[in-house]
Amino acid sequence: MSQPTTKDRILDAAEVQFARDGFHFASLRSITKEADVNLAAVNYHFGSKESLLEEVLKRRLIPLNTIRKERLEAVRAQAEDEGRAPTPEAVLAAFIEPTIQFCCKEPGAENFSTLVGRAITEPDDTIRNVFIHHVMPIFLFFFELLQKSLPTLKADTVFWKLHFALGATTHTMRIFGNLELLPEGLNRDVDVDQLVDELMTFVIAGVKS
Amino acid sequence: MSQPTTKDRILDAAEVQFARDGFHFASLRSITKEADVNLAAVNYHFGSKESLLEEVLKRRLIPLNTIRKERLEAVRAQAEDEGRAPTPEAVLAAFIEPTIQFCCKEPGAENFSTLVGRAITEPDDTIRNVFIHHVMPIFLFFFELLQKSLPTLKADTVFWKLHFALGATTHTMRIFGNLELLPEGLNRDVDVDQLVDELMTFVIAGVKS
DNA sequence: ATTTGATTCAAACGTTTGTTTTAATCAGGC
DNA sequence: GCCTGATTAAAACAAACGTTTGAATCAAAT
Repeated sequence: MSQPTTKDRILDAAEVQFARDGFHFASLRSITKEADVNLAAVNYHFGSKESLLEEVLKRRLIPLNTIRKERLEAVRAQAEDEGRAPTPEAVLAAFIEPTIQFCCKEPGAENFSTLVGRAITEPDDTIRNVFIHHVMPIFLFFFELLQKSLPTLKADTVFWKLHFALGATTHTMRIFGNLELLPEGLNRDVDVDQLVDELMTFVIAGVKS
Repeated sequence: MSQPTTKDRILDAAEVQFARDGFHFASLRSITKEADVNLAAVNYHFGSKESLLEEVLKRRLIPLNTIRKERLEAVRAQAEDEGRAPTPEAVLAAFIEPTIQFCCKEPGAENFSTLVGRAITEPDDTIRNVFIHHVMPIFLFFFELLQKSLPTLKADTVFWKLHFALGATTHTMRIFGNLELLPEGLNRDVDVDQLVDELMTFVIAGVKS
């Protein structure tokens, strides 16, 4: 097979270093050195450092959102076919399961969870705007379905429960990507599927509480 | 009353700008201008920009940890007096309630939640080390008590449940500090005490699940 | 073989940053 | 009034950054 293109080599190196060092610490000099391309290649192919980050995020976000949307849509369709509201279990699973599995299992996407976990709190407008632009539509779809699955609750209550669940999810992804923080005596070989199960049990109980 | 000292004016301005713009975007020139002190005052009083951040974090973290430690210790002592294990409700409340209330109610601490929420994911070693150094002991105490309150569960399970709860908590603090992200039609005047109640109900149900 | 357009390269540019320096200023004790 | 140590002030420093430039190189089509 042929050598990856310059663009792809830059994207790969940038993803690793943005995740490891943060957007502002990861210099173009360091990224292009690791990618073994010329410094000017970033501005030639992407225009700017910020556009590069945008492409790094989009390369993972778009496929992930496709999966999440398909699963949410399937939950909506099946409930409609059976003439009932979707269950909170199905709605939560449709969003959370692919989120964690994508980040932990997709080859090369290990760093993506770190990147996403950080993008939410990022003060930089460019980063947050990319994130909001790509995540907000799927978030609203998620919110809408969860409201239907919990018809007795006020929208505000559902909103906060949803964020409690999202917070647990994203925080778990960050810890999973930083297992050196584990106290002694704990199992370092964490099984992703089992972790997802435990997380799902937790948030389902919380949402129904 | 007298004008705050140079050191305090720097700390106040730095806290605001570190939270608003992030550690690397907030320049010493901007901070010292807002504090109305000379640029060199930071290096004179604190030694470096990183040491300044350390002092900004410590100024809030130390009182907060004192409160959390007192409440956890009270839970431990009462359970021991009554010859029983502490309840998960009491343990979770002892940690989470002061955390949120401190950030939302302490005058001048509004920005602290943003700062803390970001410090967890910060790639910069200095920032993370300050945070880990000050938070790890109280975290381990929290972990130890929660294990006692859930004697039938494995340590690994308790650890992850604890992090699910912490993730929900810190994420809530971030959203609370960024209410402009709320979808339309939702109540923007969020009552902190009620939010803490809903969060506590959520994580207690999750931890017991 | 030549031309053409896209890509790569080395070098430099202009800006901003945290930090350091050196002198000026201030407050308190003798 | 003078001395002393602490603080403030203005200016300069050195390093790092993202970006731009213009020439060199390459691949494909004519």
